[in-house]
Amino acid sequence: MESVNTKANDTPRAMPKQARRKQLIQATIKCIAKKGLSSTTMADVTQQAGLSMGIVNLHFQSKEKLLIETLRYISDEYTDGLNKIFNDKSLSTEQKILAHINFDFSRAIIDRNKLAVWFAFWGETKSRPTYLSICASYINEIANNLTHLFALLKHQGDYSNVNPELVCTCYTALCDGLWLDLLITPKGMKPAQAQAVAMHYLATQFPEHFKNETEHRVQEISHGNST
Amino acid sequence: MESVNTKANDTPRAMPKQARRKQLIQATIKCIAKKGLSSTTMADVTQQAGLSMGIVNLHFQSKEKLLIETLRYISDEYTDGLNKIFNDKSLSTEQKILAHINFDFSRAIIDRNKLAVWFAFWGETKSRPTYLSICASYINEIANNLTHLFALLKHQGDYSNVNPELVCTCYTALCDGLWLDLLITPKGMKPAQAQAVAMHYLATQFPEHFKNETEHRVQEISHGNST
DNA sequence: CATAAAAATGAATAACCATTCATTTGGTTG
DNA sequence: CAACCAAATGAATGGTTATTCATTTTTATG
Repeated sequence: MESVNTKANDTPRAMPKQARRKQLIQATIKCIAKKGLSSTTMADVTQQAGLSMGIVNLHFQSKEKLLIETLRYISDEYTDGLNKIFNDKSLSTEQKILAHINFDFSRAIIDRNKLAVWFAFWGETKSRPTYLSICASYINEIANNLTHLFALLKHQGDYSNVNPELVCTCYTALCDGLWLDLLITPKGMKPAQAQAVAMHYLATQFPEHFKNETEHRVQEISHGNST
Repeated sequence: MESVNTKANDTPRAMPKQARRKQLIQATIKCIAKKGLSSTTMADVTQQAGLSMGIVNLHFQSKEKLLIETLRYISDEYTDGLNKIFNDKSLSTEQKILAHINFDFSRAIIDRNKLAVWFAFWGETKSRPTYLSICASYINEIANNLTHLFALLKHQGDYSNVNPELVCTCYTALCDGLWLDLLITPKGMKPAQAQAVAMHYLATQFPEHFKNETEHRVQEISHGNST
């Protein structure tokens, strides 16, 4: 989305190899979202990219490798974004957690095309060890960082009963489940609502830090909904 | 699993139509778990069922319809199980919620074969309106029932701040996210742990009812883990 | 037991699809 | 600008797969 476009006319012949690969991966994401992983063909991908049939094998050797690189691409995009937050020394622990919520439900991440791709690959992990190991490694990395943040926050308030690992597991699962809501009930659940729900949970664990933030968000939603 | 077997020798020729369909659907579930939705073929399914190639078209007209019926099958199995709990007049509100947790993470439901099938279909909802509408309807049905239970529980304790709809959304998303953990990190997360995490959230909302239950479960896990 | 109806079979078919590679195109270099 | 090289093309290939249907097998009926 940033530097490389999907259309053919934006592509000088001598585009760096890395950029052409990115272009093909982005076309793959669009195709998986549009047609589903199971009926995305090489012809679909190359046509979406505005290129010719042979191009994928030239750059990725095979369809299977293109798919693996596509999963790696969205995983990296996600973990890189989060690592920027985790490593930002100008942010307090509290601010990092807030930034996590904002990021996890930001346009770039929960774009429904990408959500469809996440779930498509998750659905295949049982039969594809490569997919599974890519997923397992980013999950572990993020869990470690989040657990650490929750452990830090625990000592900044009256939180002696908080179990950082448990909170991390719960919060992470909650965020994943909210992604599912965003994918499956797109009209019923909006990103801001999903954020409010995640915040609501954090407030149960760290009320001194997040209680006000939560009430504010939940109220906004109730007004919009009037249920 | 109950009345119909997958093997061929258990199948008298005049098996009722409904039973043969069930047999084929169960074979489909196994194949999707084993090979992934995208590379499950008609030959795989019929071979898994111990039957001949033409059988699926005879009973389902097409592969696509077999897949739709497979999704409907696991959806129905899930909602039927929950409705039995929701409609059981011998259970209190609290007991129904406990039964929900037990059911949601019971062997029959979070069998990894079936989890793989759920995620495979979720990954295709964006491109298949039929899948989406099947999912949307069972989601709504369950959400209504759960919200009702939480609303009832709200008046059985000092819970004036509890928002039943919010709790339902949060709890449902949490359970879905825990399913993902069970699918993707099968060695790291066990059903009992997932239940404990879900319980932990409920205890934040309804401490009078679930606090003890939670501490009990979380402790058990910590001992098993020693982290 | 004979006959009819129903269910199941699986070889044959036609459509589809990933991959290959001989050829073309475009950029670079001296 | 000529000669070269890397990148891209897309028609051809061969393997795969869903679907069909003529035939066989089994069950039901009188």
